[in-house]
Amino acid sequence: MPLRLATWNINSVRLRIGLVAKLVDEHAPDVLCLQETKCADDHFPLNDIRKLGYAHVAIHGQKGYHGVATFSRFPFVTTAKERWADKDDARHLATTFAAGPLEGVTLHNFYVPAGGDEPDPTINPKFAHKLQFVRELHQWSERIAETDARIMVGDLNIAPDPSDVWSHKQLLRVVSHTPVETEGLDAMRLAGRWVDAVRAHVPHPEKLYSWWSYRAADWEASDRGRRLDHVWASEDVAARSTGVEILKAARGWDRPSDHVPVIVTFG
DNA sequence: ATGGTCGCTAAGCGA
Repeated sequence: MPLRLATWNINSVRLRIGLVAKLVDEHAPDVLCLQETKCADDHFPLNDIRKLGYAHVAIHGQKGYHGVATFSRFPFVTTAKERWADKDDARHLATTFAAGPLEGVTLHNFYVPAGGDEPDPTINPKFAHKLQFVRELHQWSERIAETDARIMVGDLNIAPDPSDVWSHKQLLRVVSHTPVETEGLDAMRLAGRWVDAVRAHVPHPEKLYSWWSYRAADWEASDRGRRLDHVWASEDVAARSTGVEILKAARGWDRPSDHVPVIVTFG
């Protein structure tokens, strides 16, 4: 029985709980990771989540900003809510499956800082913070490089390759696709022996996006997207991934998130 | 050309 794992930057879980239900109704993920829930833990709509069939939940939120949540039809234990880049932001949640097809696998759910607009860490503290976060992800990846049975998903806020953006040239100085970010993410992936489970099924140079700006007059016509949302795995787990879907249609749902769900199936 | 739109929480910030 395969397992379907979805990751989605929902941009407010309370505003879009109906879209979460729509995703579950139409695509039936067994495991669902959300980012940017923007909701303190005591206000999280957990009853709705349980009604959707997720008996196992882990939430790590804060009021108004950031926030990550992991739901599963299979049992897990929460193993970490780490502190990153010298801030108490709710940007990481680790869970380890106790049963089911991914028993023993640790799932890391991340929301990497966006980094502001100015791609210069000396004048933009938000960009400096993002780069520090990526450096810490690199160091963490090095520490766990020899371990198996791991997945990391989430909004990494970096589109690493030219085929992950609508225009490589026009985005080279735009935060999310600057060389210091894309090289930093590549170095982290190599240091951790991570496999990009999405690109394993849709190789470069096919264009692939998971985010389209709210500011476009017509997001679909202009199609100026970026692939900011990722599913990576250690080699043993990646070898079990059998397919991927990026739900572009979700960008056209009523009052959508600017990100769409990414679903990877594991056999 | 240097915007444009969202969501939070109540004018401005973060994305």
